[in-house]
Amino acid sequence: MTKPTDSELEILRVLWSNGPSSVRLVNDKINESKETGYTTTLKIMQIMAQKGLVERDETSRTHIYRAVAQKGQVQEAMVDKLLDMAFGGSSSQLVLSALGRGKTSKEELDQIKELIKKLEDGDQ
Amino acid sequence: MTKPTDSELEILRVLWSNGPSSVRLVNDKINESKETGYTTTLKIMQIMAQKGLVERDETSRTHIYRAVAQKGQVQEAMVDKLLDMAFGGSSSQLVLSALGRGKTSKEELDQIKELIKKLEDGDQ
DNA sequence: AAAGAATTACGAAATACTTCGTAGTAAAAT
DNA sequence: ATTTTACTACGAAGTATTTCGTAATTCTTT
Repeated sequence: MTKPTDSELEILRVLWSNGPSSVRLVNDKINESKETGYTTTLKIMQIMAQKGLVERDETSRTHIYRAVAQKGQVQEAMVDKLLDMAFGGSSSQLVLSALGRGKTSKEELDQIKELIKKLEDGDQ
Repeated sequence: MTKPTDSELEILRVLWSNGPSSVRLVNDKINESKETGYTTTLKIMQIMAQKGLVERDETSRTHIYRAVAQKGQVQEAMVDKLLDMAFGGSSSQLVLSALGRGKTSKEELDQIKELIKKLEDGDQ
């Protein structure tokens, strides 16, 4: 599975949150935050289909695209790359940087503490 | 400060860990993991100097480059981008993904727990 | 001093990604 | 039935990045 480019990721985000969608819908969503021509979005989605990042249902004239690349996998690949490229592979350094700016709520911190507890229990 | 490209980041990594260096040294370091022509590295470092990512001392014939972009800042920018692009801005989701594959040592987990404690104390 | 090696500068090709215009066709509206 | 609108396909230009070859210069070795 090829790694998505930035534009491709933007499209995947829409497909992940909205489910299988037409180019029109994806383009509209993207245009909420950024002006992009319809054919630009179309073209990128066609390329994504070639790469296998998405699949499309061509039954009706308006093709419906769905994400093949799954959110968790793509996230994991991106975290791996970031770890490798900027944190010397140390996940704790990355975590410290992600937490180290006070934008994390109490609830989120609790979640993280719970995961750490699980990891510690599982390890022994 | 422009965001470094992948190749530029590779060079910055060498400068961060080795301190101010010649093109030759940077290229040698990079070639430990990946074959790259000397003039390729040179060219990119020249571009980086134009962009202000590095500065160079031209006193002697062999120019010495030093990183202007600081490690922490670049890391933070990259984490921000990743958060935005792939985790809907939720740092806890990113943290969970980074920790959720068991490659984190007990010591690292302890470090993270400590930071969480500090954050919790600071927040009330 | 001459030859060889190392270095910088720079242009240009190669690659990857993004953007858009145009043409063709199908569907919908009048 | 005709016009208008919506959609796909596709080529090509635009932009960013990477890679490399060549020329000019300086330093080092012989």
